[in-house]
Amino acid sequence: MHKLDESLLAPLPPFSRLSRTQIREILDAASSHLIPVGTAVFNEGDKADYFYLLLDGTIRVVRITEDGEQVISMHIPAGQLFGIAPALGRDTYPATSMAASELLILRWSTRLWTDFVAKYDGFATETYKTVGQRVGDMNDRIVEMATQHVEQRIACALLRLINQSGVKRADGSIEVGFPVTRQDVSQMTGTTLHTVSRLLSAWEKSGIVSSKRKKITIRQPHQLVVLSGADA
DNA sequence: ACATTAATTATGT
DNA sequence: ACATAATTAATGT
Repeated sequence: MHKLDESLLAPLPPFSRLSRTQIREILDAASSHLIPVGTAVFNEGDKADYFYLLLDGTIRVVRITEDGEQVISMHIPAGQLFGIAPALGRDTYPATSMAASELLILRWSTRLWTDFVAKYDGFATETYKTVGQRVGDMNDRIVEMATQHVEQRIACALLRLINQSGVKRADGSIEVGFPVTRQDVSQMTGTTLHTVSRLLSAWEKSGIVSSKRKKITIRQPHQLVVLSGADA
């Protein structure tokens, strides 16, 4: 196995209250894995034998509808736990987790979950905080889907992407930190890739965004906020 | 106001 | 050269 440094976990919320030796214990109980882009870490309905921490990369949480349509329900940025079915009282995963980029993950057996909650101060409260955050975001998205028009939904989706995993460039613009196709954006917003393509082209002409294949860069975040319907 | 269909072009290994 | 991604116009609900 590899030599992972304690400093990897120390700053992350679920572990921030723990001592060096406690973090060492946790690391020794973990196995680390490199997941190629496009690969599923686990699939919806699988027995939840493990829970995970994402050290690097971005997770795409995906569900499949009856007719085989993919729906992207959320993205998870580096530094967060995922696959935490035990925290939800489930023994199977509620959705599929795909690698939106190459991933570096840590993995523990779910048997250890109750130990973690019991032994490590702040672990439970911090993880339930992120779980709460996620359900809140998903509720916002449901409202958004029902009330907003596609242009605003796509604007919101792009804003969420750069808020989570935006990389600031030299000229002040912000680039999405992992590969995103128009298909992907359409699957986050419940539209088609054609509509996304047309809108991105239009926004490119007005200088709001700029995009290459699988790369989207926001040049004027404020204009996107305006388009997202952030008034009331 | 948006999806669907289809044809065409661009881009990355 | 091949597969995947993106654009664009036309037509449909």
